[in-house]
Amino acid sequence: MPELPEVEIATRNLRAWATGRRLVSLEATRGTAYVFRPAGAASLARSVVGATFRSFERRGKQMLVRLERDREPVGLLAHLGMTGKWLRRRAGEPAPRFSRARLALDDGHVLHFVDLRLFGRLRAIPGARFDEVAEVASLGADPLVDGIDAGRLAAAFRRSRLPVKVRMMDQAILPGVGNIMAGEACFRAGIDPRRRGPSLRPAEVARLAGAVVDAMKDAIAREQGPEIAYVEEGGENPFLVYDRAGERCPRCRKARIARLVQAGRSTYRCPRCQR
DNA sequence: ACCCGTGTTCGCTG
DNA sequence: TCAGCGAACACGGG
Repeated sequence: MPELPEVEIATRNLRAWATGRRLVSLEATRGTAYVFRPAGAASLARSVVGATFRSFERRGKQMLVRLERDREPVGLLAHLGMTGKWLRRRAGEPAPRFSRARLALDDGHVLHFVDLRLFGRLRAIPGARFDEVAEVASLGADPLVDGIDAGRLAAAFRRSRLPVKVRMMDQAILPGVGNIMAGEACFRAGIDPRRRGPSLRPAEVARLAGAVVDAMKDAIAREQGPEIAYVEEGGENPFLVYDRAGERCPRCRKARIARLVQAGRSTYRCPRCQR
């Protein structure tokens, strides 16, 4: 699931499902301790059970949940990892496959934190002081909430010789950008993902910044709609180049999309359109 | 059987 | 000191 668009949708869903609701109980599935690192599921439950959900905010791929118990704020920091998602079920319904935590609400619903690969995280933040948490404090400006400052992005590219596509996934530079969005943005901007950061001209950086926002907005709009998420049952691949090795480029319709590996991750590019 | 994977972190190296 | 790299984390799907 999770890059910025999926986390944005998850945040909107939870906002609609749980704002103003009281958390009745939190149960973890046996053997999933590290989802609740470092303090464990019991500690998380002690911190948040009985509290009322007040707000849900996304920053990059992090979800910041604010609750309140006895007038005291308490935070919940949630990250979906590679395969995480939030699903809502009625109490008593069978848990979805790979449900790792169940958060029962006072309206008869249960929120399931579902995560096949177990790279996701749920963690209590005392006093909801998120800015004291390194994973949050280190994030750059959010591309959707704050917009992308092309000048700052250009400065960041100048600072390292990493390939642009790899550099874009640095959460301190473009929080929320992951492997798919980075590759899609390079394609949309017509930029070869192997280019070194310092080689980009200001106009190219500006194009890339716009492409990141466009790719994310398109992905969010799609997931708002009726379509099933990619990798879910029978979902059509909604991306322009991601996972399309060997197919014709959707832009030039001539060259075929090539797959390459950068920093251990797959990148897809059109050899003709991306220079 | 074997390879792959929408993310992050840690240890090693030059 | 630090940027960059590869492995590790864990597990199912193709």
